[in-house]
Amino acid sequence: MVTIKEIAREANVSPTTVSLILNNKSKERKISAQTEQRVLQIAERMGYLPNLQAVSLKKGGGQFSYRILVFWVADTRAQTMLRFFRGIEAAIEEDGLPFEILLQPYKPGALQSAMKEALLLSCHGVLVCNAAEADLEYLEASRFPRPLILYNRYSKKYSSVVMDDRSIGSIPGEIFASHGKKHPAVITTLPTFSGMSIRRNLFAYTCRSRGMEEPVVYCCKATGRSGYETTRQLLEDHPETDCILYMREGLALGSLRAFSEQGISFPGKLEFIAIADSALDFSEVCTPTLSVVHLPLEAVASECTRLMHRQIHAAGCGIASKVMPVTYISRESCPDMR
Amino acid sequence: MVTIKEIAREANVSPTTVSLILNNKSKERKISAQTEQRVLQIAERMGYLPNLQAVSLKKGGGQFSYRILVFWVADTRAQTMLRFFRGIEAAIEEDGLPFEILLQPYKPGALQSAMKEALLLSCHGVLVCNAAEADLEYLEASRFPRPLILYNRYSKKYSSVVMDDRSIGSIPGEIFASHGKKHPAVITTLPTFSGMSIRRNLFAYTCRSRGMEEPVVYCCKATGRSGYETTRQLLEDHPETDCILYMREGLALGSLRAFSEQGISFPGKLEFIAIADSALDFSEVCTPTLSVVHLPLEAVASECTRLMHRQIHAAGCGIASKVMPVTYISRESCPDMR
DNA sequence: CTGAAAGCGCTTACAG
DNA sequence: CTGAAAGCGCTTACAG
Repeated sequence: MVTIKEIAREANVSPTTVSLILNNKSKERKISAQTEQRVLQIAERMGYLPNLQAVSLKKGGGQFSYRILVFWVADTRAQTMLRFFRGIEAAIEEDGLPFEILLQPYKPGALQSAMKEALLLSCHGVLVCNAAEADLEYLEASRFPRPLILYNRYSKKYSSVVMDDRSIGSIPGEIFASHGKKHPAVITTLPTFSGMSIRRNLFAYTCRSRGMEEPVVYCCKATGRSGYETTRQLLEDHPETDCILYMREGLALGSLRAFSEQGISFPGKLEFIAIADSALDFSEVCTPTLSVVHLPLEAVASECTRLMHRQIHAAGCGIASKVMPVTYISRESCPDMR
Repeated sequence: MVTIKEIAREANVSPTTVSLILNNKSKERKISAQTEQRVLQIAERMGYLPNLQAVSLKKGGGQFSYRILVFWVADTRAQTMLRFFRGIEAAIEEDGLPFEILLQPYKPGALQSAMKEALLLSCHGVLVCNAAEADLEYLEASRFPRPLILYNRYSKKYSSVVMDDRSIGSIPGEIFASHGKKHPAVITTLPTFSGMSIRRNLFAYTCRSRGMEEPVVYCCKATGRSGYETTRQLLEDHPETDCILYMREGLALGSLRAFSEQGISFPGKLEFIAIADSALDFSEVCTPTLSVVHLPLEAVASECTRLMHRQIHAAGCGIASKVMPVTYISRESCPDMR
């Protein structure tokens, strides 16, 4: 990093002069236009960037708040993150927490390259979201200079808030079973973390133990179009299918075209349930409206925020994990039977 | 702000000792357990927070990259922001820019309270998104220590990248007119910035000048459900309506239930077009698929990022504004006529 | 028109 | 077991 001192040496002026010029104070301090030009050019040529830490330290103004850095993935899960942010903001507002939230996107599996020491040191606490298995391994093997909380991931080393993945999988299984269904199917994306596998396994386990067939599993991309195409394929390959679990809400919304094309209406022989992981509200107005396992994303985020507040104050307070319960909402795609 | 020095004085030890203890180095430096406890308690009681600038400055490690702070609003427009982030990341990747992107949410109209001096000084450049009118007034009246670029807002004072709002409004008008439509309607949310009004005005202007009636305007909330309910109301109040412009994609998606309830099918007498402002991809698979004015959100973001790169290097390079063109995509809700 | 010097709050090599 | 001192890179009051 080139500093103001080096520029000063190069330009044969004092650091004071360089600082003045770089801060647009040339005229009020009557620096000669000639000097100004020379310094500006040298600074540009040398690729000068102000050292933000030094600037802030000097200018001070003091800090007022806890700066929390949130690492998240900016892929299709961003939908999910929207509700997460709402939860954070709700907690900040309700508890009047002096928090400043900064988001740092990263690529799945590349958390390590995003968690630079200098970046971590520039915040009071770190919240890690959407960690892939590789990211978790990295975290377990590392030590960080700031408190770190995991969002929706299990860990022996860090505090975390998770959702009840087992219930997310078993609830739809129980419902389909109680409706006398026999031929279940699952439409999912590739699992991005172990919780998704847990959900799927518990759905399969519940189906089996309730006397249904082993679920047929179709894997697709995280787009509405793929949900549509995959559903078509499923209906063609397995016309006996009488209940479907969509592991992501977007897939279920995409599937609707497939049902209407096939003349399948609801209520009817076929039922389906989606895991409501998005910030969309179409589930309530699409045709049919979607029965969903509602994920408590906002509540999880609020809990993370409060946990963070405690950890920042008492570094050694040990790790704490919390499991948030999920709820089921019945709508047209899988109506309640009474 | 309480400093390490104050804690030291209070505890009757040196700042060195306090620093050591606070950084978990008590054992390796053999600080007595007693001293450690005392200092820890005092620190907690006094509410000590490390000064991040000072820590980073000392620990150094140097900076490697430009830190860009993006101010955005975390309301329903977050959908739109997702595509914006993709554009930023694309530009960073393509040009190999050494950028670090941090997001700072703010409330509409409250940009001022989010743009704290200390926060601004902790980045190299600022990108402001979703500014409301009040926010723009604040910006025009202020001076900032870092280069600032406006996303999709007009300004005499700052560089900006905008979309062609006039075309966004006129294109649907021209298309409906060329299809011989006479009774236009608009379904919109409350305008959050002047560009939305421009779009609506140009739609109305185009309708009028092409011999259609003045558009009926319905205002609703930014939810799918509200899009549905408002569309129902529109169809009931104005059964003569033969073309609709949805100012937001989510409203059009919500409306679909209203059409199917009324037995309205596509192609047919009624046509509609939506302004594609979201990161959703259901428009391609819903029934009917949506004809849209496609907003170049990613391209705008990429352009902002490149502009930022230039401004950081040459502070005095003057303001530059760029207008990005939009495209129209015809689908089932308003099929092409040939 | 320009510069020497102090100091922001912290960490750490060094000395005892 | 603990402390005095240097220094990270910058800004700014003060002096000339």
